[in-house]
Amino acid sequence: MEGKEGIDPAGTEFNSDSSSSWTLAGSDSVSDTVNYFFDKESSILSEFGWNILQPDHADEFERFSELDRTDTGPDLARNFSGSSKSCGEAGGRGSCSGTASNLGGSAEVPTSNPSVTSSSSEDPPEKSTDFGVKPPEIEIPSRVRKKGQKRVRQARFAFMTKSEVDHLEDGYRWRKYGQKAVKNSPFPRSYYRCTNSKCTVKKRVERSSEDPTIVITTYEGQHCHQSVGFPRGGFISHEVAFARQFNPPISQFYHPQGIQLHRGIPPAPTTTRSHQECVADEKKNGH
DNA sequence: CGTCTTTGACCAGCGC
DNA sequence: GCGCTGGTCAAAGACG
Repeated sequence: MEGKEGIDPAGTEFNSDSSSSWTLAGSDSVSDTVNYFFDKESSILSEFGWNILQPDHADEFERFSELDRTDTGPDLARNFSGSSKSCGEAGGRGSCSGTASNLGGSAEVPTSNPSVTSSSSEDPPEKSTDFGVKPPEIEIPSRVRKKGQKRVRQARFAFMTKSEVDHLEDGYRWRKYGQKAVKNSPFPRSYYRCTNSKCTVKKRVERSSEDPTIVITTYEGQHCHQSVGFPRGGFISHEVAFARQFNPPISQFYHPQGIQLHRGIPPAPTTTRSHQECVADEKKNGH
């Protein structure tokens, strides 16, 4: 880790030059659009992913990458890419070479990732030509979603936490909307959605099949509202503190080109709903 | 009564 | 096309 830092929403430095030693732990077995990084010091497993982009939107991605290069990200990305040797150790989730290269800070379009290519190279029957133009919108329910429209996956990150409790308090209110048995795991995976109707953030909670004492919490999306606080003593674990760095009420954006943090309005197309919109609603509703 | 959990059904994506 | 798997929906029930 070299001395590159980002800024957390509270304005304090998130210094990657700290004792944290991140290693690439694998990638998402389903989409391969997500990479996992494990910080031995904090026991935090971070999962960084990106939305599946349509090929004809590569120029948009380039634009974002250009923005990113002006920020603090690329150097941070290099730090991550240097650890790719550990790929597959924790879970062996598959093709890490391609995804690791994506983390190398280059402006390479993510379609270089084989699986991403496969899922995005097909010409969608109704290609979303509004990408980058139409305001982000609430995710279309699968039953309403027109055929050919793909699910938009938002940036995600995950924590591995040693805990007897499955659902860890993180300052937000969640509504459970599903539970599924997971292949190769005796433990089910629970699906939660933020109870704020304007907020599209979701999280998955599951226990590690390898170490049942470890709870893996995966967040997807960004909250656009304040948390409800910590009524029970106000304790905030370092996992939660970390979560807030990456998933704060205030707009912030990053993508796998380099785990970059952005202040201000995020590049809208990669979110299902703009923060401006969401925050505006919050104000209207008096929150 | 409002909120939340449970759970079976349904759908999309993917590999064969 | 079919089967598998992950993700989501929505009705029903539990709970405070």
